[in-house]
Amino acid sequence: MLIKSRKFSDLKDVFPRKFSSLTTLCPSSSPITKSPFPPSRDDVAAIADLIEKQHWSKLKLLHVKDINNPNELFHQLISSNLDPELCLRYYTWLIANIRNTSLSLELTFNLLHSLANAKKYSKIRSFLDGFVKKRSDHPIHSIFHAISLCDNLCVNSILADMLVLAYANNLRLESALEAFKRAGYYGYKLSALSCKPLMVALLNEKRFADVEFVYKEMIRRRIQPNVFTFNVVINSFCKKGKMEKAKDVMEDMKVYGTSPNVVSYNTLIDGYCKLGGVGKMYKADAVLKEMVESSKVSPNLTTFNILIDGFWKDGNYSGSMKVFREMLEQDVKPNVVTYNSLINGLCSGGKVSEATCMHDEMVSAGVEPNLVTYNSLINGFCKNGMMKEALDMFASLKGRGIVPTAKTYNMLIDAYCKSGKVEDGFGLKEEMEREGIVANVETYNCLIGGLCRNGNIEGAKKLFDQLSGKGLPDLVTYHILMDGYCSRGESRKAAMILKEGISKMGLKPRHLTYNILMEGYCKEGNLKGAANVRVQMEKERRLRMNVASYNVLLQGYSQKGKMEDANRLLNEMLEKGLIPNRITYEIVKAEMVDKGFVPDIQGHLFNVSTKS
DNA sequence: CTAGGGTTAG
Repeated sequence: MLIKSRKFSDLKDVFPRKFSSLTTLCPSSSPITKSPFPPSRDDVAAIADLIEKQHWSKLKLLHVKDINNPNELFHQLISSNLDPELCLRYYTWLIANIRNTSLSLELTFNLLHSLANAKKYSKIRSFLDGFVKKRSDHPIHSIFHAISLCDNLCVNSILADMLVLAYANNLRLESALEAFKRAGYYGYKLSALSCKPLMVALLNEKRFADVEFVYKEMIRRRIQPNVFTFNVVINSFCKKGKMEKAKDVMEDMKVYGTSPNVVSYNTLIDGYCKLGGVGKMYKADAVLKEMVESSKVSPNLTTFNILIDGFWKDGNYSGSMKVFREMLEQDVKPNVVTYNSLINGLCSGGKVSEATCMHDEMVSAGVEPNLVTYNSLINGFCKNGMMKEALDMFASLKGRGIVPTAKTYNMLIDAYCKSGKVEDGFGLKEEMEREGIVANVETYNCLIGGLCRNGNIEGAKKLFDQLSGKGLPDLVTYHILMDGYCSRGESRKAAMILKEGISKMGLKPRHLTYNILMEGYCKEGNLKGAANVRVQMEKERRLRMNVASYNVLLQGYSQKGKMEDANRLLNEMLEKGLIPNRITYEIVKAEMVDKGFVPDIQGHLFNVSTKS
């Protein structure tokens, strides 16, 4: 089918010269002469023949010597009922082999229209994929204009749909969204096939509002969503913590003739598990009940894994075990994720030996431990002062051919440093580098912290200076080093280092940064110094005093017996509406209440939470 | 389309 293109309406003006005879196409039989255009029907056929037989060298010669406007020739080829696949092959060859060839958007989409008419959809898909990868300089509106030059709405919709898909697959989200919008303006109907990858890509970038926009547009434009698209939208709302909206989508599904499946329910249950606050597991449980009883959807391995992880993270390990037993009863086989969650729960609860048992249990159940398993166990051992066990686990990980990561090493290095064995920490760092694993800023932070704790601030500073050369130190590095100086009574030095970091590294200090300094000055009894830090923090960085900052100053003033100042600070903090925490109360109680400076006002003033 | 882990400062 021929596609009308305005640009080529008057070909006579474009091709002033006459094309030569067929013989020019065959360099072996006669020498090539500069040939005029346009090509005759026979010439086009001859070129088509060359393309079909893949006589690329002859074509190349022709292009170099005779053809000075590939756009025009290409237009002729497309218009000559030549098989669109051959045109595509020629197009691809042309772009790759003839220097400075750029075929116009109009021609490009002319070709795609022919391909679409021939229903060569997979060819279009891969073409567009390459198109958005390489030729990224075309504005979307031009592309849509090129699409619109054909008046077959159905074909245009297919092209627009595949374009959106190509952008989404290549994570060019702005372009994908713009194409999605323009398709709407042009009245092209997209499909769930391209909307789903678009929403998935948006969700991966946490662009929840955009996911919602696409979803609403789909409904408005009457693009029929399927279970998968609905599930992505549900997931998006869940990840944003908007559980009510997620449930609304579950209802939408029913309106559109689909029902929630096990993935929909799992997503919703996981949403509740990851929600903060009390009673979330109760809600997760309620969804489970609804799923099983009302919707007759059976929980699967993922359902159980979500719940097991949810319960221990809610501080309810026995809840996890209950779910675990339940899944065994229902003959759902636990996998490595199941065991890793259980092991993690045990490790974080300090029950390291039980975690080891669970590891043995998983092995005897025929489930292979993976890096996650080992890292959890190693971390558990490290945090509980069981260095030997941690190293044993590390050895068996390597023995099984699992490649540790920098984080695996960092846990061990940190454990060494925290137990005063900084040298061993450095030894491990060398080992990791020998194995080709790059020591990262966290590695150095552990080591610098270890040196500071060992009183080797000079060594720490030296290592820090090496990092500065590489632009590696981050805010945490500064905190560690500053803390090191402060605890030696050298808060001024710490302040100097911070100042340098701000000006040379573009460091962005936070409350903690200044709190470290204020605490340092307070401990030196230099309340003026501490007050200056506060001024600096509020003026230069526009950070307002938070509860932690007040706690530092309260401690400093009250310990120096400056009770009036301490009292003033306390009132100031309360007037600002800041809610004192447990640490505040402990300071006030020990320094002010017990010494008779203020009455014990815990009852009505302090909202003392059990967490710090 | 849904599930798991790990490092530094606090």
